[in-house]
Amino acid sequence: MSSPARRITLKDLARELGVSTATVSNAFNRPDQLSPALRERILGEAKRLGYRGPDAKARSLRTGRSRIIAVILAESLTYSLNDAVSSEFLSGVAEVLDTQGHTLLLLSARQAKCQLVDSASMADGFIVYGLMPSDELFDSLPLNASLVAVDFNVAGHPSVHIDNEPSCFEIADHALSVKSRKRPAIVNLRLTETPCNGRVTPEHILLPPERTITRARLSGFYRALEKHGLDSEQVPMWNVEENTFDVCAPVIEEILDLPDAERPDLLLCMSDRLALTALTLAEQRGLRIPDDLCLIGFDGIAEGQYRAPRLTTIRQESGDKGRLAARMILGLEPRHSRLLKTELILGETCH
DNA sequence: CCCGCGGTATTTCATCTGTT
DNA sequence: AACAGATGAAATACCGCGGG
Repeated sequence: MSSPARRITLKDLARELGVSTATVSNAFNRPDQLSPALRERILGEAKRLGYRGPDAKARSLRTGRSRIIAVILAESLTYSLNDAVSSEFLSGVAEVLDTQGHTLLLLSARQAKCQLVDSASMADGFIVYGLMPSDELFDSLPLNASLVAVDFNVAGHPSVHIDNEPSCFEIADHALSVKSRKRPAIVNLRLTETPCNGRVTPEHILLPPERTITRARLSGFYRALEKHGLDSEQVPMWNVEENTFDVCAPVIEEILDLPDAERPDLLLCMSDRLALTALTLAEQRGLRIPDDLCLIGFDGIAEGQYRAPRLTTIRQESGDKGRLAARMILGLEPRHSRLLKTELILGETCH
């Protein structure tokens, strides 16, 4: 009867070979620390005995590192993997981690706190994506952990941003310049203090700029409206809580189904998803784009550029964002805040 | 309270080479 | 013969935590 076979360890192998554990460790991790002949002997014996190499858990116990970088997402994992903007961002992060021998741990701030904190403890660094800073969360992360914030500021840590206000000014300015639009309207993304899918009324309190990036987008729109002699306070505004077709559609329908005289002739949308939803639903209603309704988006996702009419929008390079954040975490890039450029894309939905 | 899990980083030691 | 480096390998300390 054989006793239940315990997994063979580095120690067993060392004893078997009559060398020290350190030498076996070096055979696997630092070939320059021992002679090629001895290394061959060790690796050969390891293979023969079925030793697969140093155990990852024990290694990180000793080194204090795991080669795992965690991305903490504001949204659910499902949304983040499906949404064009955030999946492109994640892809950029993954690309850098891949080449640097690191792996990716995806966490959502929507998970139960204790679960999130447990998983977080194994990461070497954190990229916090689009997340409103909550002290409660940051206090629970490992002390002295390196952290890079994306789209938000986290006190004491570098961040990666895009120029939301100027780019929204630029595109709204363009939209208002090409042709006189009498009834502009704004479609917000998650900008009210209390969740709201629909018309934003004066009772609604808007989130302050430090709580959401869309507030900066709104400021850009407002500045352009004022420049064109419009009272921005009078411009009707709708709000959408989640950047998916299913959540956008009812709000957009509410706008498009207004009587002709009230229906906006220009929609300043804070995302391409919003603009594309409007495009789809407007076409279904026989509205001509851009003659009856002019649309602008934000993000520059592929879906908006590989269809006709092409969306007029602001392209942000989400992949670059991810690559930069990852490089900063790994120390391949100086750890100071960066502002990435965006680009105005002149499509066919606004001219 | 302290040991031991399975490893690694760092320091120390023992030999080997080459030079005067 | 005496000794300085160079080199390969071993000794040592330590990681956080659960169980005796």
